[in-house]
Amino acid sequence: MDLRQLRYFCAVVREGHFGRAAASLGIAQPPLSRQIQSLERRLGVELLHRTQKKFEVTQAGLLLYERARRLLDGADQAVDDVRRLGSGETGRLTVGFAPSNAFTLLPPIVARFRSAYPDVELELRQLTTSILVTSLESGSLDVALLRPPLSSRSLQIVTLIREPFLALVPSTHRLAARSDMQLRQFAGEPFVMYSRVGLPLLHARVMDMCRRAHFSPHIVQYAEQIHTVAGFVAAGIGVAVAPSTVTRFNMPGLRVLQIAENPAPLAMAMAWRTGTATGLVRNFTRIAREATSAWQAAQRAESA
Amino acid sequence: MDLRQLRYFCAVVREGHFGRAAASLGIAQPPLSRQIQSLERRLGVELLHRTQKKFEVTQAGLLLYERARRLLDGADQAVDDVRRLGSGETGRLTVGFAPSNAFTLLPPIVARFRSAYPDVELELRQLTTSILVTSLESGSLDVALLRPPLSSRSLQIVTLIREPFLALVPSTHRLAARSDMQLRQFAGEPFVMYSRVGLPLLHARVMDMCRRAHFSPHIVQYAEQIHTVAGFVAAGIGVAVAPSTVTRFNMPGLRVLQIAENPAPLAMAMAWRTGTATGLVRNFTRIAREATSAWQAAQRAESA
DNA sequence: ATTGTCGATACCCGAAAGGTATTGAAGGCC
DNA sequence: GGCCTTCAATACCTTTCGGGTATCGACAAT
Repeated sequence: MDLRQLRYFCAVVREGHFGRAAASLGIAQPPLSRQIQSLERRLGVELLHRTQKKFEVTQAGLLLYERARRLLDGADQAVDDVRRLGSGETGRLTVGFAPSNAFTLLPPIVARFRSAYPDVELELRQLTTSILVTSLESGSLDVALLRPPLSSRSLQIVTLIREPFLALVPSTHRLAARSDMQLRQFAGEPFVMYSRVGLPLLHARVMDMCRRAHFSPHIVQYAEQIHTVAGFVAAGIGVAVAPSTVTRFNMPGLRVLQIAENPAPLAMAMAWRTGTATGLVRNFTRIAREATSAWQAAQRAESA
Repeated sequence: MDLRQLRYFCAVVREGHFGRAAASLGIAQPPLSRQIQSLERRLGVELLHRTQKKFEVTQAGLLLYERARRLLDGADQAVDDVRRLGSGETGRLTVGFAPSNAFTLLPPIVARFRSAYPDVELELRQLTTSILVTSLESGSLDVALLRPPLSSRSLQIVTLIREPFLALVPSTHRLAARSDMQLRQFAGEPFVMYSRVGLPLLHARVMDMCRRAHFSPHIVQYAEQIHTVAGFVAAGIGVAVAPSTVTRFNMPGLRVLQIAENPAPLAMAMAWRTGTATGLVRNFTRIAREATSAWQAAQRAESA
């Protein structure tokens, strides 16, 4: 069976006239006549009963017309659906994210993606970074938001955002009037530190910074969340180091200083399996980049 | 959309291997590769993700595979159904018949047709000859069993059976010992005649025969059915003229004689609209001819 | 390192689809 | 009733496209 011939035949039946049908198909009349004849020969059935100059559709022709229309519609529908699935306008996308994103980058990204691709089923899973990586590699996740560094040859990584680390002191602190400081000036100071289990990456990064500055922080308080750390500092319990997100909190009693050593910023990245050229992932990563830019712009506008 | 490409694509997915798929399709591998590429280009979607030497079917490819299989099955089914309808193996056939057939030719024809074409919906309508003709012409009947003559340019007529007319006399009649007679010997004889309203054609035919033999029959009795006429003659009520079917009755007291004038036999014919080349009608007329021959053979065997 | 396997590419050929010009037949118009 | 129009079919040509053979390039197994 050839769909072209079915399309031609349907046009002839619909128009009731070879000339008009040919015009509507954008071809000349003779080839149309020939295609219909060929179709009849192949089926071995008279579809149009030619009765001097005019023709009438036979019973078999009518049956074929019905079936052909359904087939053509089905084919169009199939093409459309496959195109949409291929281009990532539809389908199912499983996104993993580290807990640190749950209240920051994830919401704007998801919101933007949902409005851009309402027909995509988006499944979100909050997981730890190590599980995110293995899930990506095994294919149970399509894309993930996590903190670098991560070493996997099979994954593609794009950094979305880099937050410089800042020093936090109470406004009553001796450094409160300055705009920057050296990290080693925190040696011996009462230090508010991130929980090793709740925020392992921040804990490790800050501990590492202190080590590089040749001191071990005098920890007086642990906290489970970044804004809790900021709160403790504002309350005068001690000093701390935090990613620049803290400037959003605008807490009274809190002073924020640049760190002269300029430690490597805290990055947030997006990862997916290399070779996953599926439109869904392509679209998601694009949207994520857009949403991140927009979110950063909004942040800047807010703090200004 | 091109069904050929869908068929090729399904083969590749099914076999999981271009070479084997090509073999199963009866083509070489290179054109198959090209057709798949062309399909992907047309859809703008990666259906098979080529990963060094091997490939895996993408989500879009899987969706297309499902849809394509349904489309191909649908197309095959449509072709089959149209072929069957066109060849008259299926469909609906409306057959009209004159009352005189109801108990003679019609049953064997219908029985034979039903067993040969069990999927054809057969609609039977008993009508008068004039209504049969107009119904055929208007298209509300596909084919009819009726008595000639009938004059219609648009109808095709085939005579199925010709029954010679015979003379009937009681076994006590002066002619009973003879094997033939001249119709005018019935002049003045008490005559059993067919009802003008119940059997108009037989009435007309016999009256005409008498007129041609230059006498007007002395009618003493009318009858509504052929076998009633035979019964009346057997009972000694009078003489009669009847089609040769009467020999089937084998009535005691009834003698059957050839008519020397050899009047035109009583024919039964089959008619359909010229140009109705539909397989249904073709098949029905063929079956009708076959059934008639078989029926006649059976008749001869019975009377012998 | 070598060979075999698999899909892709290059190039050629024949079939088939589309176009133009024309025919033949039927229907409409005066 | 003759003439013109209309419509599908036919004849013939051109171009496109599907299929075939030979070969490549890359990976895998030995």
